[in-house]
Amino acid sequence: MVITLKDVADQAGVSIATASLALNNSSKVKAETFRRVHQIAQKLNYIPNARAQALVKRATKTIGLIIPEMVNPFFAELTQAIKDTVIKESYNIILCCTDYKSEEEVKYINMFKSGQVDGAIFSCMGDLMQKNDEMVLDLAKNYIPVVYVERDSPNHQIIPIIKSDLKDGAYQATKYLIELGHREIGFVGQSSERMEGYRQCITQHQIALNQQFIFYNYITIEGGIAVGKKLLKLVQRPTALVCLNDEMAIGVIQALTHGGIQVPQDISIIGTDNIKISNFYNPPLTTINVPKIKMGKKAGNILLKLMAGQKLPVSEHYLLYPTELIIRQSTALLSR
Amino acid sequence: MVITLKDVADQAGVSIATASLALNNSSKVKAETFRRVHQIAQKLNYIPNARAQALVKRATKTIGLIIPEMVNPFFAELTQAIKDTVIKESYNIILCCTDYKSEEEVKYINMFKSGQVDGAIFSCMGDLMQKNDEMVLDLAKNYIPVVYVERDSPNHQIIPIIKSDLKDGAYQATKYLIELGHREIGFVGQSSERMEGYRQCITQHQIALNQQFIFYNYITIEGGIAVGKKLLKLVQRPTALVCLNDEMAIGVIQALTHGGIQVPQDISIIGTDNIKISNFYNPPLTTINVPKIKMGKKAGNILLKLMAGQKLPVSEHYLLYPTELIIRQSTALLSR
DNA sequence: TCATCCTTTTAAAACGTTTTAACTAATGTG
DNA sequence: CACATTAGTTAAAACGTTTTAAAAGGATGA
Repeated sequence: MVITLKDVADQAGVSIATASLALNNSSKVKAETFRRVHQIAQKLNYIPNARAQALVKRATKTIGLIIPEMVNPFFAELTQAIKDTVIKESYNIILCCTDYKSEEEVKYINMFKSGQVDGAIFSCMGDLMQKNDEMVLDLAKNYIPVVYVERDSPNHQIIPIIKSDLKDGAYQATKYLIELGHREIGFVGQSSERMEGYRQCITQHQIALNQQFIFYNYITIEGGIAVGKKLLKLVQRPTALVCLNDEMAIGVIQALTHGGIQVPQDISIIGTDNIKISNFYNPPLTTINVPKIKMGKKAGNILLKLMAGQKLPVSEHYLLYPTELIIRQSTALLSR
Repeated sequence: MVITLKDVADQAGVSIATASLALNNSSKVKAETFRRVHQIAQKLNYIPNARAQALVKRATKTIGLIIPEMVNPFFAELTQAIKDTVIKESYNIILCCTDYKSEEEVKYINMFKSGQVDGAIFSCMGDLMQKNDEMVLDLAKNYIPVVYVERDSPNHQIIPIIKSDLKDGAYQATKYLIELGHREIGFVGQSSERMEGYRQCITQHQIALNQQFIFYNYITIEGGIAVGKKLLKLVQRPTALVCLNDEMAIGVIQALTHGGIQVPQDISIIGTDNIKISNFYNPPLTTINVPKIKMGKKAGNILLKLMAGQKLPVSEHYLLYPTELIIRQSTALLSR
């Protein structure tokens, strides 16, 4: 039913070797033969078997992309950018969502080792997750090229890393809130690099770190809502919040608004990531932009290079992308 | 460097046939041999080569998923549901985003024909796109099982189809607006099944179809904003709108709010899809729920069945999932 | 006419598995 | 003891390509 190279060769009256050579545009075959083989292949609608090609070429023309979940605009946008880049070299993407579970990641690493993909991009996993760094390092050393995006690598020589300056982002956000007159500034998220930027900023501005104003939760809308509800019960509330991501910010705003507290009139809120919806939310979210598209493209391009067997210039082993404060309407001057 | 079956066989002192048999848990090998082979395999950290397995087994344990884009919560949620289903049988997903371009889809169809995937799920493509139905039919007839989701199939026997009742959804939405007292009801989107539900409902309720109140645009937030801006300029505005999806609804609301028109006080708006954010938007969106998760799971399960060589019961050739009106706060009684 | 050198073609090996059929050794049976 | 049966192992084929090395054919020149 499915046409194979043998069929083409038979009909063209040549050996499969010649047929293969012709179809791969070898200069060795006679013009006349070349023409005939191509014509027959076209007529029969011959499509080379990718599985056989993969075996002999030791490459599948696919890459693996590890992200925690798809239903998160940050990863969706990153994925899109990576896909747009690698498709130029005809690479396809195998989607590997871990649901924030280390064990899932391990399964995917083993799948990668089996030779299903020619390279892999690992994105961040949430800060509370157990890291599989040694396993990934083994993967990168002995199997396929690997690139990290927004995730720390134990060895930049082997696993290049593309990061955004989240610490500085949180610093900028906090600084802006301080400039707006806020002193009671909280942080919403998980323990992370971002929190460190927040911490540095307030201490530098002689504001004491108040553990009461630090709220841990899932980095989702639901997590934000949970934090918002907790805030409603508080006697003394912070006047401003820096959130780990835009989803949490939206959740917090939703819960607060529902409880009769206005944003930004009563409380200023800053998100992180600048996901698409944040610009169209009510109120439009002040947030920290992370150059997802740029980073995704860079990660894709670096992986393409590595898969092509090229060495990476030292300057590209660790790339830190600047983040940027985007001022919209979820923040306002402190009114007292 | 990479351990192969031959290495395991050599070290265990058996032939590769025996090694293979043992590792595939054949009952034919002696218990002692079985143990020895497994032990060596473990010690050497042997992982079977997926490319070789794919060739001989004529299967790659991957499926293709065709969607227009990732950066659209509807498809992200659908993707997640499909992935969660097929992963149970150890299938991975190759992500195929067409960017609403027919030519891209054609490329992916050819990739599928090359044997890179064992099955495929095709989702909708936007109503304005040229359809490749004949090509997909050929794919399904001669190559691999195919399932359609939210997309019309020319032959349900060969390509089963999972759909939601979008026409009824739009009907319900329009009916609800009429019940709220609205008579000047507009439709925002592309020409589609949904518009047909809207049309039927208003004519059934003796309301004349006003072409002025039908707004075509891209099915994105930006498309919605464009429509919103157009609405602002109108002398006589509709008092309610049914939107093709939630993104458009959000765009419309954003533009109108910006222009000083309140939702739902001045105008009622209903979306479609019930994407996650719609519940957390300000105002929370009244919308038509489409059971994405259920549909994705069903599509995954049907494809698994087909790939396992099972026949599909006739009752599952065409599945229409009911849609449901979710009343939130973007709609209100007509105030006159 | 024969050696030499291209050009073109092809047989065969390789990729790393699974699977079939054949083989060997051991066991059971009349 | 001869024969059939069973258990366990393995050689070899198969999957469908690409690639290498060898072969074949043709032209050139001495």
